[in-house]
Amino acid sequence: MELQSSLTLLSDNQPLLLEKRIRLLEAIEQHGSISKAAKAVPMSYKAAWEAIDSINNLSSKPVVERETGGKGGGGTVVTPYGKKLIEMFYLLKKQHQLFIDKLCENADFDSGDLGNLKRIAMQISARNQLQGRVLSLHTGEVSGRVVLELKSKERITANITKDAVENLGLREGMDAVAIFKSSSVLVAKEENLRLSAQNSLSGPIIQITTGEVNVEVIARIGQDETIAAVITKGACEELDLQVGNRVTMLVKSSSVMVGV
Amino acid sequence: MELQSSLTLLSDNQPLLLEKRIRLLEAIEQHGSISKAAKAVPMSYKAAWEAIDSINNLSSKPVVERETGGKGGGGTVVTPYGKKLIEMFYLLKKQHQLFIDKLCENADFDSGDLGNLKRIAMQISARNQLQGRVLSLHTGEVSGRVVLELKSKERITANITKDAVENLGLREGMDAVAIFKSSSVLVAKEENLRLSAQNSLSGPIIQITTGEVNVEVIARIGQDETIAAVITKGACEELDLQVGNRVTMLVKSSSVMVGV
DNA sequence: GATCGTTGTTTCTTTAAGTATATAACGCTA
DNA sequence: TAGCGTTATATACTTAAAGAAACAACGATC
Repeated sequence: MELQSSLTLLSDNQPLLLEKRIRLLEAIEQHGSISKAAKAVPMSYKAAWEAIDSINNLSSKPVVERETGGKGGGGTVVTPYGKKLIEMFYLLKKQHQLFIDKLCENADFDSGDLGNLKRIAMQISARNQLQGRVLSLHTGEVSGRVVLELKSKERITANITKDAVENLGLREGMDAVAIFKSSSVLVAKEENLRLSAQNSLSGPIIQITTGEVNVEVIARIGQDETIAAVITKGACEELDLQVGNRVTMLVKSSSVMVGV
Repeated sequence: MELQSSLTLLSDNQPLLLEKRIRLLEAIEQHGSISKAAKAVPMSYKAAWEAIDSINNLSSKPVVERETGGKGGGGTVVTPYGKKLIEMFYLLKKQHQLFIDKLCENADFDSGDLGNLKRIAMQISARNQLQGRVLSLHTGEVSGRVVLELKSKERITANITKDAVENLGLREGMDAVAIFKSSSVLVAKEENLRLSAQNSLSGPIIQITTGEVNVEVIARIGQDETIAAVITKGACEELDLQVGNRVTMLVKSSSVMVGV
């Protein structure tokens, strides 16, 4: 039993973009004309022309520019907006497929329920969501310990319950996300301090936002990952934190959740 | 700009269940025969019969039972398995629609990126995910305070960053989920103790799982909601917790995340 | 045994969608 | 001005799917 689902982008309740049209647009991008693209896909010129016409009519901004006559008889090119749209569609499609896979995993068609599935389609408030790979996995009777390796090779340990490990279907080597609230992050200026069983990630401060009582400090870890911490104004002043300072972000492993 | 997506359940790479077939099955459930159902949907008898035949052939267990001849000329009934399948499909469809809505909300087609969307299709390890409604909402320069009212009328306060409030698009009255780790829940036996700014939820213990060092305590809050707490074995013994005991679960509002 | 309303099957018709083809218009090039 | 390859448009053809209608088989019921 599997689930299948196609994604269609509508404008004005009319289909604007779908799998086949994306392929056509890409062929146009590649060949520079509708007629050649139609042969490449393959589809009839009429179908291709109608698709393109429909796309351009429905879209607020032109997706392709068509020229009749001229050098080489004319031609058709995809506008920058069109290229963006194609890219966008792929992103959406990827997210969608991810969701469908998850949905299918969780659905047990024989028993007839969605099992442990609570909600898949949910965004959570936690600022810190770091993508990684499960490096090691230990479970006791109640607790479990998961170590993730981030793209930046940094490691993050999460203490979660054994039930959670099972529900998420965690396995060594699989992709997962480390999640924790910015309020459970401590900021230290000493780089080489070591505390028991804590996750410590170092990097330069790239932004400081000051509020009435709290201050949000954002530091870059590795290439393009950031960690946000919310600390009290007093603590921030005491440490004399400035943008550019190198700091260490500390997170208790019991504050870290895991997402898949 | 909107997104549209249909959901199809496949078996053996053949379409087994889709929107139209579900409607047909429901009409059969209601009218007791293929011919009447076909009229009700509406579709031709042939199409209806072929759909039903295909469904029954593809499914491992029979979805409908057909009888030719007999009282009233025969008839067709949906099996209990078939009914389960229909129910299942609705659940999947609901989750799917929820996802599509979220995807659409986050996609900005003019700017051409997925904005703040990190990952929508994610399950998280947190055991405690309580559905509620946003009762009140206050944001400062950095921090924000969200009060959720659960179905059981209990209230849960979450301290999250202002950015998170904005990213999630939180508004008073909208549905949201309070999320917190079971390890950030404290268990108390006194019902009427009051601690500063803490969330306290009371109910009877329905399950205790003992491990090497930790104990998982699950209490029922309201009708069908539960809260899981992981505490040390020592603490559990000291409180002499037993299944059936009425306890209060305490959660710091800074440990609570919000999901939408 | 006749009746009834259904399932199961066949055949023909209709319809929609796509394909193929032909051709005008176009604007640069030589 | 003729040639080129394209867009743009119309027309005819092909094919696949859906629908309509007709009818045999069936088995309880009267």
